[in-house]
Amino acid sequence: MRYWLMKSEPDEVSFADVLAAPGKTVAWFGVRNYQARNFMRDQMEVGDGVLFYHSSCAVPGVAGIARVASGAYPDASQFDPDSHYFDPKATREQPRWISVDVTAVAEGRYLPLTEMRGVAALEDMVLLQKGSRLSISPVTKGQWDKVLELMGVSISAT
DNA sequence: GCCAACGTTGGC
DNA sequence: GCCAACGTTGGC
Repeated sequence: MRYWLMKSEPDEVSFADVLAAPGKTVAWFGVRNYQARNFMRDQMEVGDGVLFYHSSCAVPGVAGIARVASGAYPDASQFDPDSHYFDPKATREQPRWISVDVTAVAEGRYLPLTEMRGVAALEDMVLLQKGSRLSISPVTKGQWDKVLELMGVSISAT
């Protein structure tokens, strides 16, 4: 069981969209960075915790708590010439990019990036490091617990 | 819209 | 395999 922070542009997929989706589950598609892909491919497991982060928006921050709901499978958008995420070098025989499904667990209080920067227990988060742009990054148990505390979320063990 | 930081590409 | 040029990310 691991913990992750995953960045999404809310104009594209917001946490509210996940809450509104059937089964509160959506495909996480469009990752086009090898390091982020490798986290999904090599380390993510069903049930892992996800901090659903909103980036490139007016108030960046953690918008909700989610959970990994599937193993990795080929990201369909890489094969679609009309998609922004089309990759001409990807083939169905040898896909380059993968998706996982994530499902919403709890919304909680929106936790802005600016607030996170002031929390000592979070200062080592990959997200907060200078120049960090990884769209998927590992989160420690301590960081996870702190973020959930700040958001006022408690998740009962299942 | 700016720009720092980072990742990728491609010529050599 | 180096590294300059280019493209992207993402906060501000």
